[in-house]
Amino acid sequence: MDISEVRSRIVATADGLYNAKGIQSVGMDELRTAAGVSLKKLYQEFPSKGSIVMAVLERRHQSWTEGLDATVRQAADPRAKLLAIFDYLAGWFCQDSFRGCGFINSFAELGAVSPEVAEYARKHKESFQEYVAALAADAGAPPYLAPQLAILAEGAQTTAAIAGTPDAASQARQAAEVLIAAALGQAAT
Amino acid sequence: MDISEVRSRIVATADGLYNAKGIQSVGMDELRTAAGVSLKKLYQEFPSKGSIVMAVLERRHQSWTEGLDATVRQAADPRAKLLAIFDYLAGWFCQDSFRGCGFINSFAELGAVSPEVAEYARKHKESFQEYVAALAADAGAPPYLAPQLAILAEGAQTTAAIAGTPDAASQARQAAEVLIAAALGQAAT
DNA sequence: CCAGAGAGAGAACGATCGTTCTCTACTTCG
DNA sequence: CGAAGTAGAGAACGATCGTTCTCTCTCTGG
Repeated sequence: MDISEVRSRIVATADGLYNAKGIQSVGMDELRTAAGVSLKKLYQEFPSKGSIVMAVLERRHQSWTEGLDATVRQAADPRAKLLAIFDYLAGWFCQDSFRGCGFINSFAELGAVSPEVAEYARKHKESFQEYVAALAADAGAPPYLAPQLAILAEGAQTTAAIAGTPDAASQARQAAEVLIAAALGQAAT
Repeated sequence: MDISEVRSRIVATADGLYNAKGIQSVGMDELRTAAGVSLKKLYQEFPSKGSIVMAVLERRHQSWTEGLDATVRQAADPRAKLLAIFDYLAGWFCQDSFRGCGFINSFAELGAVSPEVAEYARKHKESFQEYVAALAADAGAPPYLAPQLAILAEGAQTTAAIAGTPDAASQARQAAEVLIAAALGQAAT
């Protein structure tokens, strides 16, 4: 068995459990059982629970970035790429496992007590802002559009999570269409 | 000392502590000390920590509803009332104690493990949606506008909390202006 | 003045959690 | 075959948390 195979299985299992029940509600023993790993090997791979949490955040960041970009790349023109963000959200919201943005949840749970988690959440959201900004720039939009679309995406995530319905994705998408049209129209003027 | 005076002091103290450090990070002993109440009296007023959490959520809902409505009422016309939502957010984001929406945070922390908290968060957000819908209806806007503005408000809250800056309030306000203008323009057509 | 009820302070208790230690069994190499 | 190192399973440990209990002091009513 590969040395990093057990490591990634631990992180994947922790990701699922933390997402489903919250980080603080999942003990090391539950994680150990679910991952099928001995407690000794668990602490051999990770020095503490906090390091597992950080590894889970890294995994989530990578998963989000890759999944989003895969959907965006399928869109033809720059305007469609901006809207594809909300198509990606729509697909995510419909999954049974969806329980809101993992970074917002981690920040809410541990941000006040763990500077590492707060900082990672901040950087994740910052990277999303930059990603949207690059797409908006490709579309020839003025710089104020990207933060507006990012706020729509964030709001859709929390609304869908708490309401328990995926409606927010299409609502945010329609709002994005209006904002994009207005920004591009004004830029053309 | 009034019987409900100690009760409201406990809830107010718990609100501040839970907001600053997260619910699970604040023990009953810390709350007892901060509120200046004996442990016996604490459990005399509330049967459990969970009931204190629910009382804090009620307090937050009332505070949010009253504060928002006070700002909205000062606005002259229906369109200004819709935009006043984001002025209220701007004032909130600038407070040192701001750490994101307390309902989103509670939901992230306990929603998966406490159906009561999840349900209360859902109802709070639902009531906000209805509040915005009433304002939008007064402005003569089509029904799709209110969810769009609500999503903007939610997104501004999480963005401001995680980024640590109040910029999202004005960005969301400008987006709201565009969405309102588009919705009212289309309704007039 | 005294008996008794009530309140405050904190010790105590059971449960849980993160982390470490111990014991056993298996594998592997000479 | 035998010895040694390793891995697994779970007991153990210290800390913390929610909750309850106990002890002491005070205040009140007669």
